[in-house]
Amino acid sequence: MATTESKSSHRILVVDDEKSISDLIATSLRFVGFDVRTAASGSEALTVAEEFKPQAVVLDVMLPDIDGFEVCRQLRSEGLNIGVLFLTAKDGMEDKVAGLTIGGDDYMTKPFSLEELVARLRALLRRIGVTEIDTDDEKIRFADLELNEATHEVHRAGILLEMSPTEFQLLRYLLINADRVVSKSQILDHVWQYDFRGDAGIVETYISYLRKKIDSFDPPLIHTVRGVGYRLRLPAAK
Amino acid sequence: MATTESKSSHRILVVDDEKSISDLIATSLRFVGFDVRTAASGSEALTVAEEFKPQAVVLDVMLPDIDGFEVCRQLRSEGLNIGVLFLTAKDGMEDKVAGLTIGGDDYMTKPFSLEELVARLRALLRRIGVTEIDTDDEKIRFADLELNEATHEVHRAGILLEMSPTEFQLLRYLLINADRVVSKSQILDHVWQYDFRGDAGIVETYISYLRKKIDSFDPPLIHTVRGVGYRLRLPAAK
DNA sequence: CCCGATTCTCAGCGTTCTCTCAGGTCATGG
DNA sequence: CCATGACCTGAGAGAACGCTGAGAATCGGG
Repeated sequence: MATTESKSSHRILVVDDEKSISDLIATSLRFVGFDVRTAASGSEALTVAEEFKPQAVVLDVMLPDIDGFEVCRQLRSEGLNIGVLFLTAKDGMEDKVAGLTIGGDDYMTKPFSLEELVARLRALLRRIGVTEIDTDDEKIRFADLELNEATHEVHRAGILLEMSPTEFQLLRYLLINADRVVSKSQILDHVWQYDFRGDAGIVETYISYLRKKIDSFDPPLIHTVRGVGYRLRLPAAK
Repeated sequence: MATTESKSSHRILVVDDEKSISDLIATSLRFVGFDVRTAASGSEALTVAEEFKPQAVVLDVMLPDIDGFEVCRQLRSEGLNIGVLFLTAKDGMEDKVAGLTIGGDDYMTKPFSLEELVARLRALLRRIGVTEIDTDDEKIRFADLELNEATHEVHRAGILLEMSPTEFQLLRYLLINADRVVSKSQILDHVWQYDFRGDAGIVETYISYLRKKIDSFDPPLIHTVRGVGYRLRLPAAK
């Protein structure tokens, strides 16, 4: 059953010739409330788009028939106001894609983290003027901590803190789940790229980095729940 | 008899090629009120899923024919909104489930405690939006005792108590069975990993730990039923 | 091609937790 | 009231867990 009749969710078309990838993305997007269709080739994408009328397309550049850029061009020539999020392998094509991502478009290199994809897609929809209802602001706050999605800045107690991309994503994930315990594997699943095969120990390392940056203040917000995971919390919560 | 025609219980499909494991899990899940079917291979799982339409699948990664990931992919490609709880051997750090456990999915390494499995399965169903009737929040309460699954916190009389992972699970088990007597072997089966081969005396030790932490208050809630087991109860209830 | 930033691995170390054991206490039946 | 078995609990060894610094590998800009 492919229900998920849009209550007010956006229609996203995912185009990738590797079924495992498009399924992966589709599932993630459905989970966060989008109405999703998939296509495995450029021509199929155009056909599906015709009747599905997506507001945005997640589009692999490398496709068996028509390449991603061409698909994008044809979609645009129909006058549709569609946002495009390109996917590309990390093979040097990046520069080319960067030049072509005009307007509100964006691109990511494979592999990416699913969390990041969702975040970028939301930003993209916002930019092209499709307002999402549940996306209140672009800031996430907890105590005197503030994370700004749009500018990628983090403040604690009003002080601007420098964060690496991974640190930023980790902090975002903790903030989204503020007060709830998240396990190291959950973190790995959401913050790291989908093909990361390394040790969960890396999470500990990054928690350590984060603490050095944001928790040198008082009170500390990042708490370890031994044997379970981590948790953002105010001590006053008692 | 495999009755248990759903009054409102969820349909869970358990897939594991080791019959002793799938039976063990199935029995536990039935006991807590789920409607369960089992399958011993990937292809059987797909067949059964077709007509059983489970809301969630407990899925061993290692299967004789089609592997767990592929089974998951195929289930998903049918557009079903299914939650998947992967089971994986501890050594299988290579075939990390990370990345595939998107959306509301989760995974556990074998061996695990049945109690933990039930807890995770419930959380999973909640996340994918299947509402369970009796699951009000993520809190379990008894008298002035409160255990919060999400934050992993325990309060007694409003005071936050520190608990080790095992203590937490033991308390959860007692709370779930509040007012009922549970035997030491029941406790061992549910709180400890299913391959634990130690002395039942460990339960006494942990009950002792728990008493020191939560029963230094008045009135005591943990009562010994000599020769039988333990029971959580209010004194007034007599 | 070099350099700084970033990501990731690894090992040492301190801490906490698990589990065993043994000696003591308590309830119950005889 | 005593004997017996069940239960309680403190102590401690060893393992598991988590934190962190050091450094290798990689990325990306100039």
